[in-house]
Amino acid sequence: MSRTRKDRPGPTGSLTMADLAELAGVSKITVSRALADSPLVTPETRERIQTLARDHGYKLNVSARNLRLRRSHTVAVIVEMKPSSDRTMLDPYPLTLLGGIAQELTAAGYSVLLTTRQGAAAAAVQAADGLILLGQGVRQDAVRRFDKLGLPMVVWGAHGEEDAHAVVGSDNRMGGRLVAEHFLRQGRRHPVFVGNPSHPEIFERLSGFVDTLTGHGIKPLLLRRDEFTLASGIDAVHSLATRRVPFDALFACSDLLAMGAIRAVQELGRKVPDDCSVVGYDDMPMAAAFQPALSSVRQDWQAGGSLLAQKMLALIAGEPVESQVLPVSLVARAT
Amino acid sequence: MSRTRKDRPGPTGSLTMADLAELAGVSKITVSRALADSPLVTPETRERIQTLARDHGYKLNVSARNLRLRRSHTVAVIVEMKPSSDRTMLDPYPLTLLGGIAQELTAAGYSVLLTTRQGAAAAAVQAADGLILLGQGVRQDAVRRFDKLGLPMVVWGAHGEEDAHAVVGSDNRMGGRLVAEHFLRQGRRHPVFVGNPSHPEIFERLSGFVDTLTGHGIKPLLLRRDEFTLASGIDAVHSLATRRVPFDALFACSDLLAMGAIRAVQELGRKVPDDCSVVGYDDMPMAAAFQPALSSVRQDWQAGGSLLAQKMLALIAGEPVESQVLPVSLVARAT
DNA sequence: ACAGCTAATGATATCGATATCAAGACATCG
DNA sequence: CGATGTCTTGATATCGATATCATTAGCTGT
Repeated sequence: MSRTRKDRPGPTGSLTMADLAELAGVSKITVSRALADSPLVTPETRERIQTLARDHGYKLNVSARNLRLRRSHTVAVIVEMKPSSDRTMLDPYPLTLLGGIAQELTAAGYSVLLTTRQGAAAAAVQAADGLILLGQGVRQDAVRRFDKLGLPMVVWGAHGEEDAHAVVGSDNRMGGRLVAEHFLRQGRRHPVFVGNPSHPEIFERLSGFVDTLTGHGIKPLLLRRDEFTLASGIDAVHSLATRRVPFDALFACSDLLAMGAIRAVQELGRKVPDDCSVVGYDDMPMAAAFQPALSSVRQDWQAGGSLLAQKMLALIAGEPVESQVLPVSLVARAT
Repeated sequence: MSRTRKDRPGPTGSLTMADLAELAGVSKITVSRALADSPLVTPETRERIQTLARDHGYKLNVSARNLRLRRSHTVAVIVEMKPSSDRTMLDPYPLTLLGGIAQELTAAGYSVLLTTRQGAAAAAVQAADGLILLGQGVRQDAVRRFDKLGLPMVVWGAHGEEDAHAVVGSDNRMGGRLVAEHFLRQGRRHPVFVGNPSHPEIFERLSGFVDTLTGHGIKPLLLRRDEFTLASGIDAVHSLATRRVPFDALFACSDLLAMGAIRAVQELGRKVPDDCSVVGYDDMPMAAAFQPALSSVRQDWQAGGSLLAQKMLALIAGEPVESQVLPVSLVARAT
């Protein structure tokens, strides 16, 4: 009872409902009802108890409530994060996705528990009411791992043949196709794809790109780059130049890569887009202000985040949920 | 007992320790110890129970454990998010800060609970072991509000005279001063500050900027812009032009603003940096690839996030913690 | 005046895990 | 051989909130 408070003086209030009940001269269940605005309790005692709670700085013990109610009003978001390199988590774009999720979920009164795949922290995930997975992992390993928890789950990524779960993602194949058609319209003959196709989503872009081009008798080159940085884009073009590979069109799977590539092309004394067309991906805000204005495939991360959250809420509510592909669009600018 | 499982068939495993105990023919406390790798239990029974748990897909009830242990191994991160505009939370940079926090905390086995100030979700914050506040809010209201919870707390933002809590933030005043000195060296006479000084951090930049310039007999102009976008930067310069205000140097408090401003200045037929110098803030990756290469004040969001997390862990461990100011640097490029 | 009803409150059990203290089995030692 | 000690396991209480069922007080209707 009050001994508890004496033993562990706690910052301000280690008050429990039992303590409040004693103070108010009622039973703890009445306190519980009063604080929950239950109509079962007289308005005047309700008011009295609520005032008492405020004055004494009473704090609900959320763990206890969650235990009793068997729910946490919390959704876990698991981001991909390689053990060695911590780059992925810090990339701005997955974080934007997270922003959309957080906005939607908090609006619905849910909290977002942010974790990675590694470590002991993953244990906390089990407390969540649902799981949102950002990135499927190599060969769906991440999906399978968390599947065993038996929680409602929604995944961001590429759509597979037979997904056990609702998957939300952009239409990456279409993204590749749009760029291919763009290059075809311009009459380009030696297109190059720059990026890392071991990510399922990027692989989709690549295959949409390649399929469309080969359908027109053109065989694009794949230039594999793991990093999505300016430097990597510059390096990619240098590599083409030193190998004396002919190229007149570049499809980079991020805007930063594209911008780096453009700078490198210009340094070689060639003109963009006259000598070489370049298209990026994501259409980040400054793509429009880049000189020359960067063409890019736009995918709406924030809408994706909202959608993921909405589907999760539906799943928690017991409603059926289906996978969904978000359209992308090519924003053709100068390059 | 097993009735429980029958009543609520639960996805896969609503197994409790009591159920496992029955299966293994031991008591539940033994199960608890076995799963915790306690040396109090025979290696062979430990192994037996762990295998059993795996096979039956046993899942620890985190709420129950948290209740008993009076800790959650969770840190709440509260981001500023205005009721009307939800822009702030979705900006990539605060999210990068979050990335740094998450990386550090998950490495230490803690989870990150992401919430906003609004709504019922804020209740869940009470379950956390500590609080990280991103942004102090207008006149410290956010700080005061969460202060009452009596949890360990660290705040990101501007440093006040008498902070009750540890505050971590960039040296915004120095940021302003560095830009002012840069302009002074170039002999600029009509500098303009573009941004929204009602954010405490931006107010600091402004005052560092103004103080330094007035110390040299130059009175800068404040051009208030609430949005941090390209369009807003363009609009700001248009506004200067139509009002026929003379200006030969712009200090924009975000890189996007700066880039927009540069484009607008160029459209007016004036040259950057010859006719007008421009400095941005944050030094985003593509600042270097912008044409002309953008000068910018660099602040290390990710390091800030790590630092916040480290201080939080120290606080939770009961160690004293002090406020800290992170240095910023001016990256002078073409503009 | 008394059965029958509603309104307000309370007693108790429960959610699932763990700390504390107790107890049984077995070995060692004087 | 009995006493003491170690090793392993168990019974019980506890964390704080809430669901369920019971209870009391006050009221109405005939």
